[in-house]
Amino acid sequence: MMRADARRNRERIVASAREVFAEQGPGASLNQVAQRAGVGAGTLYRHFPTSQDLLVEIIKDDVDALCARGRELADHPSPGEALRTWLRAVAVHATAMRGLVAVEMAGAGPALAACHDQITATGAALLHRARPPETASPAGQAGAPRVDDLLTLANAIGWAAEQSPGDERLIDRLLALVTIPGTRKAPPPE
Amino acid sequence: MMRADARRNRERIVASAREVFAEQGPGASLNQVAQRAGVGAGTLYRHFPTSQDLLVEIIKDDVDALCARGRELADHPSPGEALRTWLRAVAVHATAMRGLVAVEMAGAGPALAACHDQITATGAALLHRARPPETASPAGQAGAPRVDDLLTLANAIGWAAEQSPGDERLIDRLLALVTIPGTRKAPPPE
DNA sequence: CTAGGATATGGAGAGCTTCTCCACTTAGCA
DNA sequence: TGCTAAGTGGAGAAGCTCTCCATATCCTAG
Repeated sequence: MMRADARRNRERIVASAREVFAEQGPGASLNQVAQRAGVGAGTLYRHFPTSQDLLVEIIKDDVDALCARGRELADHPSPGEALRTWLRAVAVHATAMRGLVAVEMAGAGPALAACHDQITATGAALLHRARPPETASPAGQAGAPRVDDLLTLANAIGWAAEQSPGDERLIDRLLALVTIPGTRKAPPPE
Repeated sequence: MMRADARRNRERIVASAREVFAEQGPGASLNQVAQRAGVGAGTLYRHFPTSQDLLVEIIKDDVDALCARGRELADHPSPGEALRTWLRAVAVHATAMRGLVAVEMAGAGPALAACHDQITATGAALLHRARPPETASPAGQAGAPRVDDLLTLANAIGWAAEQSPGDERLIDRLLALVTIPGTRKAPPPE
């Protein structure tokens, strides 16, 4: 069991980290996070030995939200559109999290494995509905894409959007270039 | 005119930078670059005030190579395939350059503008051949994509590949998901 | 061939950063 | 109310980026 004050500090750190990253982007210093949280550097590192651990904590809620959104979309009348909408949400999330996606994607740490699995499962469900695996492929039709590839692409697009802030429609334009074999093509943005 | 010794040092720095970045990735310290080049930190910063300037120097050759490849492909019997092949080359280049693409893409510095223009022009030529702008769009057919978007997507894919070293075919799989309106779909990788 | 001025150098140092360590404080049980 | 295990904070080591300028080096004009 964690001591009450320790838990309090942990939460303060996460809150500060969220703020600082949002303000200053991924390059923000952990020093500052600690300072804003009103704790010493040692305390920060005690709670989050790797900066990745801190990132995971921050991302977790978003991942949950993303998966919830995925569940909602499971009832959408057009499965193809549902999948596409969800991928867009993934890309947007990636953009909002700024540089953090890099870590998220690499899946480097075991801490992230859970997040990764959760998202993959959600994506798999949507893809399955949009394009049942048993669909007989018409000649020349590409096979079903891997869920991971779709997610990777969505993240990559989010990353790109992050690099060009100010171009609001970039995500939509890039996503429009993506075709998910077996589903209808995306409508041109607007 | 630059003094002979200055030129020599400049070249040593670029050579070292190439090595160090290749070995240690984009996070490598400029200190190390200077040290390996056998020059002081001051000399490094004198030649390359911004670390971006150094990056540009490193990337320049690759950009030239990429454009040369583009010119070769201009004669390719299948314009669509030519464009696709070239985009792949762009993505591979992005991967090889590791984190450097981020900078390259953002186009943040004026120094990079030249590179950016050069690549864009090459891409535009290939796209133009693959999909003449005056083509009457069949109903529901999306309009021609922006060259920038294609390049951005190629870079994003390169970035993704960079995050998952070891997955050799990732670039091909992701690229296969990209459809360039007006050209034939990519063949499934292998 | 040399002297002088313009040019280029390197490394000390300022001010960051990340991360470690441990003497000290404090929560919470008995 | 103690006592003790758990938790803390900030000094400090090591490394980074970037600046500054006394010093060394080039190269040209005489």
